[in-house]
This record gives sequence, structure tokens and C-alpha cells, in this order.
Amino acid sequence: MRLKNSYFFTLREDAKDEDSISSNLLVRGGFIKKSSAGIYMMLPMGWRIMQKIMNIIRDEMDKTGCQELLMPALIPEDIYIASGRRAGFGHDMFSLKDRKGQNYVLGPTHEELFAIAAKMQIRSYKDMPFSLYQFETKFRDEPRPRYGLIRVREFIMKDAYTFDKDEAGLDVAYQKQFNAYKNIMNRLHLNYVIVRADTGVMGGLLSEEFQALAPMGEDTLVLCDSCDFASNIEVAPCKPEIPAEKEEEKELVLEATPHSRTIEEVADHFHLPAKKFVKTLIYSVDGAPVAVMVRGDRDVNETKLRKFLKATEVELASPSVVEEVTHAEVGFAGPIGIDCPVYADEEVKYMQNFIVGANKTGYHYCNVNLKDFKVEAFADLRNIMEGDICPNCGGRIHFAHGIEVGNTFKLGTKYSKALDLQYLDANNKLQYVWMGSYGIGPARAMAALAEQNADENGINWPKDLAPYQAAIIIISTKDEAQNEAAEKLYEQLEKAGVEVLLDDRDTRPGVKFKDMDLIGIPYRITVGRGIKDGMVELKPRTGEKMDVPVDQAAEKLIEELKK
RNA sequence: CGGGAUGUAGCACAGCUUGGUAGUGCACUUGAUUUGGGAUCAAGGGGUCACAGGUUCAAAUCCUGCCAUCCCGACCA
Repeated sequence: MRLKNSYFFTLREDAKDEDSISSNLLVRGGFIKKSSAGIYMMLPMGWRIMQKIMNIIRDEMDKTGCQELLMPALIPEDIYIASGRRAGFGHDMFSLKDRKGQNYVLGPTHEELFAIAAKMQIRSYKDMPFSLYQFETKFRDEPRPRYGLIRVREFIMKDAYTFDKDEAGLDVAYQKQFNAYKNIMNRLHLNYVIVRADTGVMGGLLSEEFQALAPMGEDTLVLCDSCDFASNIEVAPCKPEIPAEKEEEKELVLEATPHSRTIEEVADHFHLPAKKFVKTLIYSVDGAPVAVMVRGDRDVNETKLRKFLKATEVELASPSVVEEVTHAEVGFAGPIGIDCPVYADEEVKYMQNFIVGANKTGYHYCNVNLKDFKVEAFADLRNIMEGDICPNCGGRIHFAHGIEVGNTFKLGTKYSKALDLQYLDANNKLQYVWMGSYGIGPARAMAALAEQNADENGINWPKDLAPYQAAIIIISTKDEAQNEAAEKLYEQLEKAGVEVLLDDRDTRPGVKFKDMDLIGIPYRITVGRGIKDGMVELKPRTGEKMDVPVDQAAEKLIEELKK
């Protein structure tokens, strides 16, 4: 493509309303532009990269025998009511009415429609296995869009669905998709890890996430120093820390702590480490108050709490609820005499002579032991911490941050039951279909690549994903010899199938160099003053320049691109 | 949804406290000098100061409302 008279622009300054490395570079490079909160225009340079990413995904999907189709985005609300997910998604779903007053939603993910589509195919066990996928725009009304393409409200997703007659079949289909996902991540040159994750609103039996490593990533990944344990923090199991020695249980004491509400303040008051305290947090679990105890230096894991109590919604209770159940101001909650059920993290079971709030404003109890209060149940309810023991091998845990680029789910029969997707087995008995669902966000992949490959000059795209493989820069467009040589080279490369940009803009060389580095063109051929001796310059974006005779430049570039 | 901030030229911002001709840098146009890492000089073009009301002789500036955007939190496949 010739840059002159084409839609191409870059910005010299960071965008004020972008908040990450990738989104700033993508906006500055003219790849994308925010059109409203969490909604982006995908401009020509960005769309080229998207298509390259999508082609790799498509190729790997096709290799698994998955068939591509396209579902509507506009879907009657009833379908999500039938699956029970209308309430689950809640305000995350864009919804609207048609002229007749019928309620519609914009699809946030498509398990329901694919299950319905599968009904048309499936009569007997002989009709499976098969799988389907699409690239489709999804809509999710995120409460807080962020980080450019990473958390958006409208985005293209590749979603695939597998249909099998039993769990063994699902296992095989899942493994095939899982391997395809690994191939995709590798071909995208992403630095990633695969972690266990919560199944969330998708439901089902198993969820694994493909997480591109990046410091700004929103997910906390729990990794082990000595084995291959990898989990999203939301589901990482914890082993309780058991004190080495038993203490002698002391007498319960009520102590005035008038100015101490937070754990730090209370620890200060008693001159004891946070480990000697137990926090009591009041949660609202499907509307009912529940107290949860964890050691003072730990955090409650709300995903674990929700699962343990088989609840759909878990959130910290409002101050008024806290005051109601504790009969005290916020900051003095404890298990003794509280007016709601108490659950405790397993670790609390092993603690002795600890300190808790007294449910009385300005007081804490010291030397508290298990006999002093009633607990409904002990369970793993806390977040694992860096330095904790690996639940798998006993090694040490460390954290990393990731961008969730892909996610695979073993759904089981959740949707086939909800939407009545059945088949006749060999014994002429009706059975439910086993489903899997597999999502990948090409735009998130693009942002993750930018995040992982940014340098001080811009984005250093992998060779095969850059919007163009090479750029020919004309130093002075007033020099006929330079123009002619550049044109000839351009035609030669186009003919050879190289994706090449001809920077024939009438501007200073520095501008051209900066622009090509910013948008991450992997190779640059500079046609300048050397042309009078028949020489041009070939330079990798990050690497040394080489002087090359102009008539060998194309050949040399093609050779470099193959490396 | 709670807390905070911001909306002024294509972009980034100043001006608002203390009401009185709409400003700066980049970008853009024209000319000149330049031409291997975001040139210099000169002359220009471009604005319902988010929107709607109000106060005032007079509002970007003060008041009320409203919309949008961003930040922190909550939430989140």
C-alpha cells in the first residue's frame, strides 16, 4: 500500500482517556479509536492485525473439524430466561424492545442458540460428536470498561461449542479444543500460562483459562515455584497454616480498644502481628447476612464462599446490616454473640488465644478459643497468598498477572437440560447431550501482544502478525532517482507476495522512521542518498542496518522474512 | 452502584479563584530555507467554551439541572 492518499495517521502524544500501554500505543498508532466507553473503532491497520489473528484461529478450528457458522447477535430474551441465565447476567446484558414490545437482548455469549441449533441435527447418539464455531460480536454492559481492548462492552469473540453423547466423548472433544487453543496461543507468539478457573455464570464442570502474562492483567494467577500448579486465585485451594506448638488456652478477656477498627489499628493497639487476630466480615449472601472469619492477614475469597454456600450472589453487607447483626459500629464484628450464622476459614480451627471484635463498639475480645463461639462450618474460604504452601506439591506459591485471552469450559449437561437437548441412546432411552464451550478474544490477543511487545518506540509485532511485513521509506520524494528505485522495489515485492508499505509521503525522514517503528513494521528498506551508488539499506525494527544493492534488496528481505 | 475529577480548535492543555475582545503547543494551509530519527522562520485558516436553563448591562468564568468521559472502589466470561 502507498501511504500517500491512504487512510493512515499516528498521534504524537498519549491519549488522555487511555489507561494502559497497549491501548495508548494502539490509539497512537492509529490501530483503534475509542468511540464510546468500552467501544472501539477498529481502523485499517488494526483490522489487518485482527484478521491475521482470526485467520490463525480459524485455521486451528478448521483443523479440529469444527464447522464455522454465524449466529445473530439480537436474540429474544426468552431464550436466556429458559436457560436461567437472564438473571445471572443481570445488568451485564444489553436489552431492548422491538416495536411490538417484545424483549430482546444482545448476545453476551451463545450457548443457548448453539444448543437450539444442535437440536436440529441431533436425534440419536449416531448424530454425535460434532462441533461448531463462529466469529461474532458479543455485547456485555461491563460496569467499568478499562484498559483499551481488554475490558470492553462490544467485541468480537470466536466461540466454539462441542456436542457429545457422554462425558467420555466430551473429554475427547475438550482435549481437541484445548490442544487447538495451545496451538493458537503459540502461533500468536503470546507468552501465556493455562490456569484453572471458576466456571462463573457459564456453569459446568471445568474451566481453564489461557492467560497472557502482563503486569497490568486483571487476573491474579497463582503459580508454584517447583511444580506446574497454575490456578486463577479465585479457585486456588489453600492449605491451612498449622502452628508448630500448642499453646495453653487462656481466659477470655474483654478489652477496650476505642480507636481501633481496622486490623492494622487493632494490631497496633495490642502490639501483636495480624496473625494473632481473626477478622469477621459480614456478607450478604443472596440477601441474608452471614459472618465469615479469616485470620487477620488473610482475605476472604468470595468465589469460594459463593460456591461453598451454593449461593448466586455474595457481596459485603452494607454498614446498616453490619450494625444490625453485631449491635455495634462497623469495625468491631466478632463471632461471640453475633446475630447471624458464622462460617470460618479452616485455618481458624488451628488458632488459639486469638483476638476478635466484641460486637460492642470500642471493644475486642482477647484469648479467644474455639470453645467460646459457635461456627456453622469450617471451609477453605480464603485467598491464597504469595509465599504460601503449594496445595499440589508443598513448594512455594508466587503470583503473576494475566490477561484472559481464551477460556475453555466443560459444560456438561447444564444447557442441554435447560433447553431440552436430548438424544436416543443405543437402548432407545432419552439422554442429555454433553456440551463444551470454548471462547477466545482476538482483540484481547492483539492488546496482549501489544502489552508484551511494547518498547520505547512503539509496538514490536511478531513478523507474521504485523500489519505489513516491510516498509520502503523514500528519504527525499524530490529526488527522482530515489522515487524510481523505490517504486520499482515496491512493485517487485508486491509481485512476490510481500505485504509492503511504500512511504511516499512528502515529509521528513524522521517522521517516517518514527511512524514505522510506532506501528511495528518488522523490516524497513530505506531508499536514500546511497541510491546513486545503487545501494539501499535494510533494517529490522530492532536490529542493525545492512547495506544492500538495490537489485538484491527484495531477495534479501524475503530471505530475512523466512527466518 | 458508592466516592472523586474533568469536559475550551483534530490532539494535549491554559484561562474560571476576582464576570468585560477566545489563548498556547502540536497538527493543518501558503511561502522560504531545509532533508538519514517527530526541522526553522514568516504569514494564515479553524471555536455554539459538552448540553439546557438561570443570575447579570455583560457568563468559558457564578448558580441549578442534565449528558458524557476518566480515576478509585464494588462488580466482572
